[in-house]
Amino acid sequence: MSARTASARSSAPRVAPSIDIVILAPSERKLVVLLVRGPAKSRERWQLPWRSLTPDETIDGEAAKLARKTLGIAPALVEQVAACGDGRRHPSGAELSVAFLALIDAETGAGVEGDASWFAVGDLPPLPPRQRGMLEGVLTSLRARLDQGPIAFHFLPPTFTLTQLQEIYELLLGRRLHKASFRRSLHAAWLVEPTDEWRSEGRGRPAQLFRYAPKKRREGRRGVRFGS
Amino acid sequence: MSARTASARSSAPRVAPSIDIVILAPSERKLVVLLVRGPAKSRERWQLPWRSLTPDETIDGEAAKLARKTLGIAPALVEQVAACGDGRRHPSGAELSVAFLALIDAETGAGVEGDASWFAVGDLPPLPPRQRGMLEGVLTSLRARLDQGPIAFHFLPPTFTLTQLQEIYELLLGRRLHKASFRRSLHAAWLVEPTDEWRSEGRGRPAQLFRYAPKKRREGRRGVRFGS
DNA sequence: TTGAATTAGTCGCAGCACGCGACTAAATCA
DNA sequence: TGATTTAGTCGCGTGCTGCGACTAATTCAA
Repeated sequence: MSARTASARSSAPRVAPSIDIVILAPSERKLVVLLVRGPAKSRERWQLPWRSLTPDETIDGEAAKLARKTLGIAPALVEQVAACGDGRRHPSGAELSVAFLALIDAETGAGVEGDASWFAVGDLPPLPPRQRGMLEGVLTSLRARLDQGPIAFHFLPPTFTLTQLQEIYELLLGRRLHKASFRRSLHAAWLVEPTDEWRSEGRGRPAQLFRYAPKKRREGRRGVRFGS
Repeated sequence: MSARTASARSSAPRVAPSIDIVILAPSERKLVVLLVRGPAKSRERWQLPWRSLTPDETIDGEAAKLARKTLGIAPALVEQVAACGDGRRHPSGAELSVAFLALIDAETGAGVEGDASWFAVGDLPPLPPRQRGMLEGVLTSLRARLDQGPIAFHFLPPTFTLTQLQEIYELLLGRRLHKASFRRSLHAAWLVEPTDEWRSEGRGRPAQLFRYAPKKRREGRRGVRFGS
């Protein structure tokens, strides 16, 4: 179908597959992704963090290393999502790239320094074409699996208010949720338990803090679901 | 973490990533997967069909070719599911493998010849460790996405009875469904339309034939869902 | 000190989705 | 012609969901 466009070579020596990582955090009611500056010669100014796969490392190991190097700290979750080898251009020149997802909470994200910056996913600079596709694939997969596992908690610190948790779900689902319905679903899923701490933030009644504590009830435990 | 076990080499020349394909079909109320005979020297007698990625081909292109070569015909659906580079052994020696899913209907599956045989997914021969993991990943992903897209229809010929369709869902979900509830959900999803043909199969009242015809109703169209 | 504003958290109704048993319909077989 | 088998529908009870309206606890300003 579509031949490689950049640096087209026909039977050139193979380039090692790349590991690309989509690091997401919540920030001011937006979902933001961490991008790094590309080298001066590269066509796009910003790129997803990536590195080439070295022979004697597992891809999960590589991804974890890359995440820690970029962020300075290890994220709560690093997860392999998809492979992409569709001929679109990648900065490494690799035929094949593997996309990873990493999630961190807002405070941790605020501490990132150096060559990296956060961008709202709705307002991104131009990216290398394959990375653009990988980013979109990762976001789609994230939304689809929201109700399967406790993904949302990785965006939050160990204790949090239910309003914070609801805002994460709204961020990822892209729509507002009704407070009472959200809490009812959450209760049915047995995913959180209250602490005896309360947080007073500005005006209004203080909110109780909760922690992630999945109760392993009988077999078919429910996720947090909402009618389509 | 875990070093490669088979043919351990430290900084040896890179081996091209492999493309592995999980070809599934329904057969006699079981889900079956197509395996091919490995070469005589290989440790396991049976393997998932695979080939090494060649530099100037997209991975989707490679997978489609591999599927057609193995089956003799092009399957209705070939889809990239996951990448796997966790250090477990793979027949190719590759550090990295990409798993694909292909679905075909029962009749088409019955026509497969040559080195390949069908095995029920619940009763598999030993497979190379990484392939074993990839197969399980693909099945998990398939079940998780059953209610997201019209996956089930790829297991059926162009026209089918609703009982056939229900059997596919039961196969994939691993449980019986109530006939009336299934049809109600199906109706709500606007995925099929009746033809004016009827099929008489042995005893009993003939069944009307349907075809897959998704009506694009307003935005949030529902999938075929069942309570957890 | 008191009342408006703000945020947290709960209650309960109306409607709909789901599980399920019971029914009708149309064919084959003895 | 009636038993059996498979297809397809109906309607009831239960429980999940959306949602408005309520109470609760705090800050702020007059």
